[in-house]
Amino acid sequence: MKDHFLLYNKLNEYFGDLHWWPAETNDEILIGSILTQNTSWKNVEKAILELKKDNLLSLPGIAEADVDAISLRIRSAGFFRQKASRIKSIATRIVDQYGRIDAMQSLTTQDLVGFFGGLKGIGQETLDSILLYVFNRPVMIVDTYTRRIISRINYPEEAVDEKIMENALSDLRHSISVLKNYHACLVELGKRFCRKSPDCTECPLNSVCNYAIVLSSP
DNA sequence: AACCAGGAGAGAG
DNA sequence: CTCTCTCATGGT
Repeated sequence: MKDHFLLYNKLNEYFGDLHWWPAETNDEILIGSILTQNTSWKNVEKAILELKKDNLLSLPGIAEADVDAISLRIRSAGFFRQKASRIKSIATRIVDQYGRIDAMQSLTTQDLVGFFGGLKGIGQETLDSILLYVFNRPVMIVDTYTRRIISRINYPEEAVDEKIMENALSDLRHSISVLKNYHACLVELGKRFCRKSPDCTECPLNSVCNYAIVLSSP
């Protein structure tokens, strides 16, 4: 099966490399992964700029900061009280146990899952984002767009999270860079073409998407 | 003024 | 254990 490989090629041909998750440090990616939950990225960017002003874009900085100081800076990202306390407790544990996040790069993926998976504020998708974008582990991130798109393509039997992950990993040969951009492309495609009143004629997947086929037939 | 955003967690079955 | 229901806010 090479379904995801073919799908990725179509997307990559259309979008190119989206250079997702632009960040200067891994601390920033980790913090961003919490901020972006249920929030558009442009509002996350504002929050990140605010954090930068107070030197709060580092885990040690966050760990020492007051929760209110953090929440004050991340208001634009919504759910700021909840996110501020979660970011702080996560940062505190990392700093206390490892000093800095890059000291965790030598851990096995399984150990990383054990550590981050147990923290409040880190569910399946955020965990996978951290594994892929911070620790460069081969992971297929399955989000709402991914489910929606895959289920509309010609292999609906695959539209179960675990199968999508498995098949994508094998089709894409566990390539980190491809997995990163594949997820980015799926989100972009989802935002542009799989919402209300979609214009499927412009969609790069219109030839393989059942939804587009149904819409275009009289 | 609904509706969405690059979900998580608790509760039900 | 999986499926469902609820929650938490700013921006458009």
